[in-house]
Amino acid sequence: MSDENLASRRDNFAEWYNQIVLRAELADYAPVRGCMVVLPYGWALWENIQQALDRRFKETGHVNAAFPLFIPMSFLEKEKEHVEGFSPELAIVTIGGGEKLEEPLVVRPTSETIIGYMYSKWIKSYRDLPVLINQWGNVVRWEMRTKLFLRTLEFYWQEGHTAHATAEEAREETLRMLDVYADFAINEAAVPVIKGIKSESEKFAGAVQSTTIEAMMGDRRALQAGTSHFLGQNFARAFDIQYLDWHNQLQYVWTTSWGLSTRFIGAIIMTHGDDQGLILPPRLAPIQIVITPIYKNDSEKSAVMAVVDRLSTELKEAGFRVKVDPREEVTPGFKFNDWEMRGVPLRIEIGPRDVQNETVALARRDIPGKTGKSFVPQTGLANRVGEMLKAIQQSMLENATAFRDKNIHEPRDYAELKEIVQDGWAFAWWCGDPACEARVKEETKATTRCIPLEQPKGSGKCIVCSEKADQKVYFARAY
RNA sequence: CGGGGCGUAGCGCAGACCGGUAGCGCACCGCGUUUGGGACGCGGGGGUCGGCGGUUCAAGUCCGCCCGCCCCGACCA
Repeated sequence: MSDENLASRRDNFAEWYNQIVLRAELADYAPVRGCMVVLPYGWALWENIQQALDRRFKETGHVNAAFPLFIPMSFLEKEKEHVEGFSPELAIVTIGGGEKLEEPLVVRPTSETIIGYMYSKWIKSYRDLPVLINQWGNVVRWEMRTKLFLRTLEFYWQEGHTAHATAEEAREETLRMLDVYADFAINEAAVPVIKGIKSESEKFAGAVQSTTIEAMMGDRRALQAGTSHFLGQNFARAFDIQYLDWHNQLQYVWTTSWGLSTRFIGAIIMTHGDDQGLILPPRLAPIQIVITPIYKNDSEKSAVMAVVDRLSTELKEAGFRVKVDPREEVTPGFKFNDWEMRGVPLRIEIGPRDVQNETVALARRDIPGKTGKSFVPQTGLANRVGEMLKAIQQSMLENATAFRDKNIHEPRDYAELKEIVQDGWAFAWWCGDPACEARVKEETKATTRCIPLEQPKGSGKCIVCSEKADQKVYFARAY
């Protein structure tokens, strides 16, 4: 079964994606090029993502704060690689209140600099460390080519910024937060990500080492779904963040930063959606269960609605996010399609037959058509739907993982790598030479996605130059 | 910034080649019949045709300039 009006996922993935975002009412185009409005349904999804992450941040000892949107231009210039990386995409304010500003203000593209400045004021002693602050906010990057959620001029995200006394501690923090992201992606969003290290050419501007969670989208392209950076002392030196250690020696701190954005909504759409529309993982879905009453006259209506009200109350009290769709101006069939487009994981249909039999119809979004439909007793419904939502969540992760693994191949030679990355990921030995990486990019548009943390034993020959290689890496075309 | 496409009602489009005072589908409003997989009938409301200028008795249509958006490439979470 598929939506006759929706572009096909297989034939035109890009168009399919755009239509889902608009029709499921996640977002809409704004009047400014490259900007979007996040609609209530999309924002509700983001709020659930925020909660799932924020809980994990708090559990790992972090606190939230808010730093300014405007950053003095000179701050950006203090870290060489950072300014080189970001200057092409800065939005800069030169006039305020009708007056030309003494110093232009940058609309933050990320906040390492202004936070570094503040940390230098706050951190004086080893007793002040570590500083573990996160902020939820928005940033602006003037991208050439934009796409709803994946790359917009303004986007919403969280950015964590931490300062530590030792390199080891900062490196641990970097990996701790990468684990938090991976745990969130896998267990909340059912997006099976791969944790790894970015190559030199792909790392964050100003980082010593960038780590990433990489996900495979439904068109087999890769998406960087979250990053965690070890910044070494680069920003500490640029902003003079120094403390006195326990030997009364002045030391620079070691910092990290890590971020995950509304882009992740794009990852969810492109991982799970089908030709019928969006499919949301139960743990993040703004509406987990939609109840569709079915009746054809007033007497049926009152009988049906009595059951609908009773069961929806029962389910809400059991902690589920439930919506009843009482619209009378559209038919049940229309509603089925409508909620399937919006990706609601579970639908409950209640009609005269169910009133009679004391049953309800359950329809799983992840299993389309009649196969996913079952009639179950009204008694014990909360337990049953709870189990079913868990099963849906698990099945979504299994399907996405199977799809990913099916589309990762190990090329025997360079020619095979070239073929594989046209429509999948290649997992291959790489000597680490940027020239080999650049050649692959030049000839195939595929980049190194990450050097996975989990490495096979032993060593091999670089897939490009045949020199000795001691690490395997994923090559793929990316968003 | 290069290549392509498009701008006409809220959305999707026709009308343009061949100039004559704007139409279709969906959505919306009203009434009635419908309702277990995208209902139907009848009646209705809604448009400075992206903007500016030019040609003409007359411009959605022809000419010029500008603006915007989407898609494809180089850059990126």
